[in-house]
Amino acid sequence: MGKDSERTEMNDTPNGTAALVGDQIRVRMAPSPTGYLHIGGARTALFNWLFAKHHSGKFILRIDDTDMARSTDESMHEIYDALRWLGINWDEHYVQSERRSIYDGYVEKLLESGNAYHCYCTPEELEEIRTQARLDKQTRSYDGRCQHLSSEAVERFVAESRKPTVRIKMPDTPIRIDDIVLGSRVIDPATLEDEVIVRSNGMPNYNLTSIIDDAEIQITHVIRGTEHLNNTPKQIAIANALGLKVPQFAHIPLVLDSSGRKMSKRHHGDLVAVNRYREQGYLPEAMLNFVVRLGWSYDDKQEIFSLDELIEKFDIARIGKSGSVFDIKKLEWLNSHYINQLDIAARTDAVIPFWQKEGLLDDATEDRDRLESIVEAIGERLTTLQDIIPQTRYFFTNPDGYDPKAVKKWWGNSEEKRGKTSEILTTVLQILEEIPTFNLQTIEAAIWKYTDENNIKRVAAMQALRIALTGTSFGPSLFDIVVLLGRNETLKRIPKAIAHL
RNA sequence: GCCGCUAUCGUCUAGGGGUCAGGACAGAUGGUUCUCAGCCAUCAAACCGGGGUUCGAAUCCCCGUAGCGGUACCA
Repeated sequence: MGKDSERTEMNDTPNGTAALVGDQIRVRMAPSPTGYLHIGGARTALFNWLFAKHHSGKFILRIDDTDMARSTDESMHEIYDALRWLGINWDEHYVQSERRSIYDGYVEKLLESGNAYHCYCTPEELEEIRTQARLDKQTRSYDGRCQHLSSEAVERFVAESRKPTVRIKMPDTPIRIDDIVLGSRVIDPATLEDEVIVRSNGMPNYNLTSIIDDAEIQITHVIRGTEHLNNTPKQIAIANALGLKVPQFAHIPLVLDSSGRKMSKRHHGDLVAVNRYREQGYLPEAMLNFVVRLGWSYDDKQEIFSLDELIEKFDIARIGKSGSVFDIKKLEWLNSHYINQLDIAARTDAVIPFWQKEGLLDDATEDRDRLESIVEAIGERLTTLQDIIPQTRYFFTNPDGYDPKAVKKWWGNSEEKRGKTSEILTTVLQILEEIPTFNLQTIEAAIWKYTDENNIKRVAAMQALRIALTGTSFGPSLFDIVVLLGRNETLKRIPKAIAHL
């Protein structure tokens, strides 16, 4: 995707000049750049992308940045970055703030045809109208009062230098929505109010720009979260008033937290940020596989899907209607699966940045073979790449302490037991000092000869030694550790542990 | 308040007029190993409630209930 996205970032994709497309499927993802890409956004992007890929259509990225106050460039680039990391590439790219004149033209049309009108109500007045409507148990709050303003009233407002908004006049006939996921329904126009489509500062609003662009860019299917369900009739009304073609809609259920609420930046912070998972050492394959199964399934057996399989098997009709809870345990399972899928070389590559970030590895000076051996020794013990740190720290630095729980259990908490442990470690030290060839086989043979002949439980000796060497009670085969540490380092660490006893 | 959406194990889901309601994650137990992880085996765990329709309802219909979403000059 490299080249394409370079162009994209430089913004030289011609805006508003989409080529003619016939009946090719065209979908879009339209994030507003007000923060990082979040889990739900990633899933929306993926569903759109898969739908496009499955049908050999186009996936379009559109930045909905009409809220100038909240949109930032930084956020826009974070979204590009996260999408790229996931491997979701786009065929076309648009930025709404650069398309202002297009929207202005349509607003002009709406005003001329009488389908929209100026509203001079102040935010305070609107607030009042709202509370009153609520008190009266009304379905709508704004009553369309500015539609019939006398010219004197308008003059007065202008004299007060009130800047009007533009409102769309809602139709009085029912609006039908045929939703691919939710089915068909008819919306009673009495529930629709005349929405603001242009702010008093002249900037058009989401409901206007979104549906205009969908038509302009020739989007065939709008796949988005159900939080937009209530916007759909409004957008259809705008499109109808403008004579624009309406895309097909598919509203996908929300991603929920463990208590069943919508996952949002506001309430969950960076727990929903795709980047956070990247930084913690989740693989894009795992994220994709995880997120696609939230609300979608292929059959009753398959959980693991490669991207190619997903493209082949994705079927929008199989998206469920109810929200799905984000379960980190499932993500972790998938992530460890994909990590284990990596061969040792690739896994080592993946893990090196984490060692470096932790300061355990300076640069590439470290012996590559040793790094790979370490990774190999760790085996299937990584849930995230980040786990490489607690799992391997002792290979790079002296243990800076001994895990108290482990010490209590395996070194013992009585004078007598500690003495015994000390004895064992001293003997092991001696064995390792004197062993002629220092390798896995010789060490294993020598230590087991010692434990078995002296009636010492293997586990007791091994765990005592493990703690001495690593500070912890878990990890790979101890003989692997000893060999990887090397004779010198091993012989240095054992006396330290004995002294600590 | 109003408008709307949804409802199968704790979670993701399969199924969808007659099934022992299936799988996966998580959980529990046992086995294996120097520990942990893993692996193997086993276990536990669900059709929101009430009415219809029907020989038969988790499945179709209605009514509740609950949860969620929206209710901005945000998207």
